[in-house]
Amino acid sequence: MTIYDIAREAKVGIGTVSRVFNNSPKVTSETREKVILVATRLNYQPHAFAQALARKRSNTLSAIIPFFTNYFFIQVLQGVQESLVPLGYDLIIHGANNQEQLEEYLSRSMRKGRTDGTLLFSLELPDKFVEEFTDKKIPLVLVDTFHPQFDSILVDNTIGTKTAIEHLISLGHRRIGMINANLKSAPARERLLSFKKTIVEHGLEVDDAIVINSTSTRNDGFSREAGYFAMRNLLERDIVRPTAFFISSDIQSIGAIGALKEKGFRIPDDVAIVSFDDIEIAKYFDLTTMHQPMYDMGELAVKKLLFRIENLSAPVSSFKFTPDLIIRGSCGKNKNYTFNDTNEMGVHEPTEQPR
Amino acid sequence: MTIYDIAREAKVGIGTVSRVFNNSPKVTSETREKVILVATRLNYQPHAFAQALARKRSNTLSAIIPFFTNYFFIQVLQGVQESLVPLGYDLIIHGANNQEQLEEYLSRSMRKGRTDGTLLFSLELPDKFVEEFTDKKIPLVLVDTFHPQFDSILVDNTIGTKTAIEHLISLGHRRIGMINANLKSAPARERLLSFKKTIVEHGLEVDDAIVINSTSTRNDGFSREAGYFAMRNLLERDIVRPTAFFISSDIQSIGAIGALKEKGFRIPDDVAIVSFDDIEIAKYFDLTTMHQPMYDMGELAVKKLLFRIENLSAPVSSFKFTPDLIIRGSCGKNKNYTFNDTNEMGVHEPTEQPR
DNA sequence: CTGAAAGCGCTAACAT
DNA sequence: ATGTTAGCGCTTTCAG
Repeated sequence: MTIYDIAREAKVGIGTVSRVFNNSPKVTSETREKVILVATRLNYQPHAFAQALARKRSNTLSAIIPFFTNYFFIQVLQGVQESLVPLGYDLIIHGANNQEQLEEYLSRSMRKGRTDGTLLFSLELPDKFVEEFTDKKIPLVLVDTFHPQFDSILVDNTIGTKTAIEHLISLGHRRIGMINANLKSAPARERLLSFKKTIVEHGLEVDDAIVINSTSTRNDGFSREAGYFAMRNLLERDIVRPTAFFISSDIQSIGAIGALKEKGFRIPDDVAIVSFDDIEIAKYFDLTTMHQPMYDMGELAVKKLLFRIENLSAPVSSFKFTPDLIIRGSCGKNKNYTFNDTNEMGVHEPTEQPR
Repeated sequence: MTIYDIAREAKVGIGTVSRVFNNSPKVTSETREKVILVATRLNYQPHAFAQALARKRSNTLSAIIPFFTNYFFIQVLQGVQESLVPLGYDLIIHGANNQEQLEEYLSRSMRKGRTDGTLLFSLELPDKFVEEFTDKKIPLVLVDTFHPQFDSILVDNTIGTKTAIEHLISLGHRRIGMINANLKSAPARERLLSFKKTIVEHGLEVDDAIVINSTSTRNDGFSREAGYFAMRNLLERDIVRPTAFFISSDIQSIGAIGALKEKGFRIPDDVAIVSFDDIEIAKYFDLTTMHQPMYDMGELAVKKLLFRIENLSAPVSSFKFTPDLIIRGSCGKNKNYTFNDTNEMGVHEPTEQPR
């Protein structure tokens, strides 16, 4: 089934068939009807790649994420995918488990014609690619990572951290520890800086004995294990235990809570915890945390990327989302949280996502 | 940059250039070198769609999943994606939130040339598509869903359920309840049947007052909310409380545990729970559950699909994985599970996935 | 408004 | 072994 077949059947030229399918106005509604009729009868479907080749446009976007099984990315991707569908775009997803794979995927994305643009998540764009992407003017938008020469979407870690710490302080905590991810991650650095700054601003003291930066390279320390070991390590130190912790991600909190429970500590009674992300399972653990609007980030990423595709030379722009404090039970507030809470219910399934 | 450019520069014909890039043996290593040299100098990349058009092969597969934010699918997809990459294939992912979207995606997948084959997850293939897919011989493999005319990959719900129940019985439980998903889902039906059968086989009695099938349509009742409400409903009944529950998915267990805790019950002391899936967060909740080998399912799905692509007329085949019982703390065994347990550690990150 | 024809970049069959 | 040519299926001039 090609346009030739349907052209022959409808007794028109292939150009006309093409015009009909491209909604060209210069076609009599009469011939249009005729063509449509034949096309549906023959169950015609345009060949995607032939179209792409002729149009020089693939209607396909690609997304490169660090880890497949990371809720943060999945939730952002949901926003991406759902806003892409109505536009007729398809999404290719690449999970880059290491630097080598990242480069492989980046190369594929640059491969002419493969995709119209790409989304890079939380990964630093290797130097050798920045030149290539800019030179070839390949549309690229960065999500949760930054480079001055490309569009990006970020979360304000400074404000987010400040809000989290001030929540703890407002609850009466004076000795606050931090469990951080690996400092080679930019968000980890920003969160640490803001943590210290906020503590000092409130006349409290930063005690480095209760601040732990992960040395794990796996997922840059944003992992359950990293959280577990950091907390266990800290609890074994011969120091005055903090009454509260700021932990740089929900997933680390879950590990840290494991370590706390092992030692017999109760949350929030013995120690309060506030973390960052608000991934879906945060509510199952009743975690007070800084919410990142992942779905919205995905939507905006798509918007930016599509804009870039249309406007190759527009000035680069960057947008920062401000995270919101979500109060659940891990800081001793709102202890009577239940699964009934309609605010909490259903936030995690597509049909009821905040849009 | 096209083969013409590099052909001109290298002073050869375009055919030769093409041959070099397709590793044709009929080319002198001399000319090959020359071509490669020019190509790398000009930073040439073959145009994916032109290739696809000429080869009649896209090197792209698509996967249709019911919900984006469902760990089961994500984990299977990880297996899919990782086994695809080395083969040079790309993966397009479609999240179908409803019947309409499902049909839209199926149509896209059938669109000639778009993909070489598709993977359909846990969704019933609508009748009108079975004919089309078979007629047009479009490669399709079903994962966690079944149709006699297509290849499929399944999990043995009957054996899985039997194993789970017998574990409970071996622990001394005699009054066992079940919280099930919506019976319009095939796995839910199979699990219910096997539950009753196993109970009876062991000389126990099936009490319908402690068996609840979800009426939720959202995700067919495989959701936290469905689990929560089912359990709450059951606990409010004026009956003898079961000492143990078989719950048809981990995600429902998490909801059910919420309901149990609200009523002041402790797990596993007051009630034991065994469920199904072993999604990543099951271990965070210390859930004893039937493990589905999701990563392996993804790998096998790819293998089957690629085979089908090469052998359009091979007989249809179906493979059933047998789930394994993973004993954690929710049945009162192995209570001293810690985050240290190396068996448990790292199972959830790509680099250390069981292969 | 419509048909014919020239690509889009590549592969593969056909010559040489 | 290598160059040439005819498609792959569609879009888009260019005539008419």
